[in-house]
Parts: sequence; C-alpha cells; structure tokens
Amino acid sequence: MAITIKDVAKQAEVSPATVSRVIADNPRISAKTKQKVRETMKSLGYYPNFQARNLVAQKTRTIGIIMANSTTLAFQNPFFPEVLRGISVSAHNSQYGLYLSTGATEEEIFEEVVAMDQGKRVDGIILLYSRVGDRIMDYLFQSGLPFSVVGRPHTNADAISYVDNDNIGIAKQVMAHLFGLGHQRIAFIAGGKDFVVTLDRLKGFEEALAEHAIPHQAEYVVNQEGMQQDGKGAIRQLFELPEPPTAIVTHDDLVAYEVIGYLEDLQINVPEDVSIIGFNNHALSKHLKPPLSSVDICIYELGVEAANLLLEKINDEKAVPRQITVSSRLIERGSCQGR
Amino acid sequence: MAITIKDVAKQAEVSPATVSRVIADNPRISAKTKQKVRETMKSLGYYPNFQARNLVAQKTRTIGIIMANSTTLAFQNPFFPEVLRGISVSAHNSQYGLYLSTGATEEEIFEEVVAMDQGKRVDGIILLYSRVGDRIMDYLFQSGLPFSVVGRPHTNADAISYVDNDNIGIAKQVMAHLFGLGHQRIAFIAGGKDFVVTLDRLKGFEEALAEHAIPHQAEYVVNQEGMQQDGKGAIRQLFELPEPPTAIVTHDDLVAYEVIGYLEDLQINVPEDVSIIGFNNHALSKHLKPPLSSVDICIYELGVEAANLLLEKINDEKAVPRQITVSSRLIERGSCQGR
DNA sequence: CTGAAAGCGCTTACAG
DNA sequence: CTGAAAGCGCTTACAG
Repeated sequence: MAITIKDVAKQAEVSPATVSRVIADNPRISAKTKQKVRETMKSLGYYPNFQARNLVAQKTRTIGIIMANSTTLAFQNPFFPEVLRGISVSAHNSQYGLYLSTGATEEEIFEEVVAMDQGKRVDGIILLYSRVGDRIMDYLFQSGLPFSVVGRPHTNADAISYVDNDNIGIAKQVMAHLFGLGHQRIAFIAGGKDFVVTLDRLKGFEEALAEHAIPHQAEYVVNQEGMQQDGKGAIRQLFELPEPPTAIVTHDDLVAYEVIGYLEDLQINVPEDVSIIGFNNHALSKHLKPPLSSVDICIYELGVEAANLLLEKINDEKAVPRQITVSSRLIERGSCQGR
Repeated sequence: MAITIKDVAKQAEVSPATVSRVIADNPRISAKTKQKVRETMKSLGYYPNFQARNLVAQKTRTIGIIMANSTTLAFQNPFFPEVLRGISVSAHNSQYGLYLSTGATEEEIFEEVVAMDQGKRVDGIILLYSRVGDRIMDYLFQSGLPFSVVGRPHTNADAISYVDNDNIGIAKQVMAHLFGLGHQRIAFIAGGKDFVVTLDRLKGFEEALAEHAIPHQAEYVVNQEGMQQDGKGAIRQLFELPEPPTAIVTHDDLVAYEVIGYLEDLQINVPEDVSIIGFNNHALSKHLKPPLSSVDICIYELGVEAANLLLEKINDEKAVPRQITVSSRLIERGSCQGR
C-alpha cells in the first residue's frame, strides 16, 4: 500500500488536515510545521493520490483531446502531432494533463465524449476539427463543459471559443498569386467535404474566381473521396478536359506530392506544364523536387491557442467565448511558374 | 450538481449499494430490480463518476503514454501518430483510456512519470522509445508499476515486456540486398545515437560488412547530430571522400528524401549514381520520385502489441515478461540500381 | 436478493 | 495556527 496523508500525519505528529494544508501551502500553517511536515513527506516518499484529490476538488486538471476518426488519413499528415505538441506545451505550463480519445468511429468517439463529460473525467475538451452538423460539437455546446475548437464551428460560432486561420483569405491569396503568374484555369484538390476548413477554402477559391470574372468550373474541383478512391484516375481526368488546368491547389502538401507523382506518370512536368501549391508546409517540402510552394498555417500556434482558450474557460466559469485567428502565409518555392 | 448514485437509489427506491451492483451487473441482483434501476439511471441521465470509482477500486483504467522529448524531430515523422493509433485501438477494445505525457525536457518527463505512478494516475505505462541509460526506464523497472516498451531495453531486457523489430536482422537484409546489387561502399545515416534501435541497426550494418569481409569505414556513418546541424554539408563530405559511397541507408524515409534533395544539388542522381533505402515506409514513399525502397517496420502493429503486453501485465500481477518481435520487410521500389 | 456501514485518500468549513 | 468531523461518490465485505 502506498503512503497516505495519514501516514505522514502520524509520523510528523500532526493531523491529516494539517498535512493537507501543507501540501496546498496554506498560509495559515506555521513555517515550522510546514518544514517538519515537508521533511516527513520527503523521507516517507509521500505523493498525493490524484483520484482522491480530484474527487473532493471536483476537478481533474486534465484536458480531453478529441481527434477525428483515427482510421482516416488524418494520421498520415503531420497536423495531428504538431497541434498536439502545441497543446502539450500550453497544458504543461498550466500543469494540466492530456487525456486522449481512442474511438475509431464517430459513434465510439461520441460515447467517449459523453463519458468524459458526465464521468467528470476531464475539466474541458479540445475538439481538433470542425465539421458540418457534428453531433459531438452539438453535444459539447449544450453540455456546459468548457471546450474549444481547432477550426471554425459551422453553427453557433460566436458563442464558441475557437482558433482558426483565415482560410477564405489565405485561399484568395493563393489564387491571387496564381493569377499574378498568369494562370486562369486552376484546379482545387479539396479536403474532406464536410470539414468547415474545406468549405472555407473552397469559398475563397470561388470568390477569387468571381472577383476576376473567371467562370467557376465544377470539373476543376476534386474532392477527397475522389482522390482516395482513385487519385490517379481523378488527376488523369482533370487533364483530359478540353481545357485542362494550368495550376493546382491542394489542401495538403502530401497530397500535392501524390499529385505530382501522377503528373509525372502523365508526362506532365511541374512547374513547366503546371504549377502547384500545397497547404501545411510539411518539413519535407523544401527538400523535395520540386520544392513545393505551400501555405504555412502555423499548426503549432493553433494548438497553443486552442489550449489557452480552453484554460481560460476552465479557470473562469463566465469567460466570454473568444475567437483567435492564427496567421498563415504562402511560402513560395519552386513549384510555380508564370505563363 | 450532477446526478449521483444516491439520486438514482432514492428514485428507484433501493439502496445505493444496489445501484452500484446493478452498474457492475452483479449476478446476485434480481432481474426485476436491475430493470427498474436501469430505467431510473436512464431517465435521470446518470453516469458513474470516474474519480470516485477509481478511488475505491484503486485503479484507473488509464494507460500512460510516454513519448520522447517533443522538441525533437520525433514529431516530424509519422512514427508517433501511427504507433499511437495502434495503441488506441487495443486500449479502446479493453476500455482503457490514454493519458499522455506533456513534458518537453527529459527532466519534466521524468517528473511526470513519477507523478503518474505515485499519484496513481494510471494503471500502467507504455514507453514509446528505448535509449541507453534512460532514467525513466530505470525508474519504471524498480517501481513495480506495469509497463511495456516499444523498442528493446538496453538493460534488463529479459525482465521487461517489450515489442521490437528484429533490427539487427533487417539491417543485415538491407545490406544483403545492396551487396546483391553489387554495392560495396555503403553509407549509413543513423538515428539518435543513444537510441537502442540505432545501435541495433548499426550492429546489423557492421555485421553484414564483416561477413562480407568489407572493412568498416567510420566515415560512412553519419549520425543524427551531423544531419541536424548541417545535413547538406554532411552529405557533401560523404561524396568528397576518395572513395564515395555508391549506396546509402537512412533510418527514416523523410531523411532519405532530404538526402536525395542534397544529392540533386550535387548533381548526383538516384538511383543511377547512388542507391538509397529508407526505413518506416512513409505513405508518400511510393508516390515520390524516385519511389523509395523502404523497410516497413509495421508501426501500427508495434503499437497494438505494446498495448497488449501492458494490458497483460495490468490484468495479471504476476504475468511473466514477454517480448514480441514484429515483422519487418524491405519493400523494393525504384531507388536502387545494380552496378 | 438487498441494505447499513465502513472506507478509498483526500479537502475544507467550523471550532477553538 | 491546528484539529475533529463531515463529505466528495463510489464499492464491498458483512449481515440478514
């Protein structure tokens, strides 16, 4: 059996209450007593039991992290580890621990969220994604449990603390860059279509076209399902169009390189024949050939700020929901060319 | 205030003890009572409080995950998310949750491990790496807390449950493949030098050379520190040797592509001038040019088995330590050529 | 088959 | 400045 507060109390010849107060560094305890109790704790190797402490304190100093369905490609790209790194740093600074969802299906994850909330397993939750009509977000919204989101919520956004990039704006900037190089026929390889980030970037894409009076052709948009089922075929189709694109924007660098691979098979060269821009600025993108122009969305900062927003709500019951826009910028490399 | 067991008891007109037994599905409770209590739980929206339950049960149904220093490049490559996915699946199947270390330095992580153990915050720990002379491993070994390791422990390996690839063997296989293609001067870009996985692969590398009576040249081994400080310089140096290598083995695919980038800058072509093989079989490696020959180490399985080993120890106090070797195999693509 | 009581290891008003 | 007591929300021998 582990050392308890009673063992320390007995050994130090004080009451358990006093030991507890020494742990909490209560100012009403004399320096002498504190000293004595602390020595005893040390000599006995005492460590407070978290379960007991949490039970009476009615809090856990733990943050729940909800990630999207782990069977998706979410795990392939570096978004998850990088955002987690940001969250870790912020949580660690405030002495919070991290509890991870493990479910593989949306149903399982939903159950976990309910259990985390109702079972008082965490003090708050960070939702690592935002999708349209998400049960989990709806549940959190009505639960009263503090939470924050990485990504703009599709509904009730004003009433929710979240971090996001200016996805519409950055998509327009990417388009402006391509327009500036003389491109008019631009394809867009989009992420999962129920993710708000996808909708926003697509909106920026379309707005940019509209502002330049370029008609929006649906064939130029390839959705994630199309890429996953038959990426090669999807790209081939794109270039069998009567007017094939001269530039491609993809929602992720890894996808960009996958596309570049298919293009090489089709004898289409990047950037000579077609320009390409990715998102997420993968560590590899500056080393590979061609070096990829990519949008750095500052994933680490997204994580840090999401954790900060959550901690703000945890620490202050009536903190007003805040929204943080993390900067993003296009990093130009060698994958685009004027025409 | 949340609904407690007492509320349910009152409403269902039974004792709290009975409600507790219904939750545990105790066979001594009549079907009728169970039915009644369950209905009441549902109608009140009752959820058991984990803290309370854990406190009395003296266990947490939570697994602690210790990852290496998050400031390292560990986060760049897909090992971490993939091994975590394996652990998640196994943990979820057994209804265990995951608690993550957040520390940025070894000291911080050590403190967390102690807190997880002494504070009874987790039922066991999975250590995601194995390095020489690791305080954390030593602590766990003497603590009595169940734990398992991804990677062979450097000391006391027989007394510890761990999963690993046959790193010596697979390194030798990689070498045999290159020998078979006629390569004799082979460079090795190694991982962190205090990781056991690095030592094992290096051992396989050296044994293979010895078996082929090829002298081992220290200049052909580039360690991680060298790559991180000045990767480009390190590769240039390699090819300024009087007898430059004709093949390169790297500890990770991403590093392989980084190297390939430097080689292109040096006007050295892969695979015509130099062959290259990576480890970890990154999702991208089949799409990129050149498609990279790579060792698939089955990261997901490593995670699954590490979790299984831990659960085995958690569920059976006196379970004997077991070691699991997860298969690994070289996947040949276009990055090697005979000479 | 069910209940009353004790207890898991803490914290925190309430007294003094 | 310190202690005795009650209580956080459960579980589990012990009775009956």
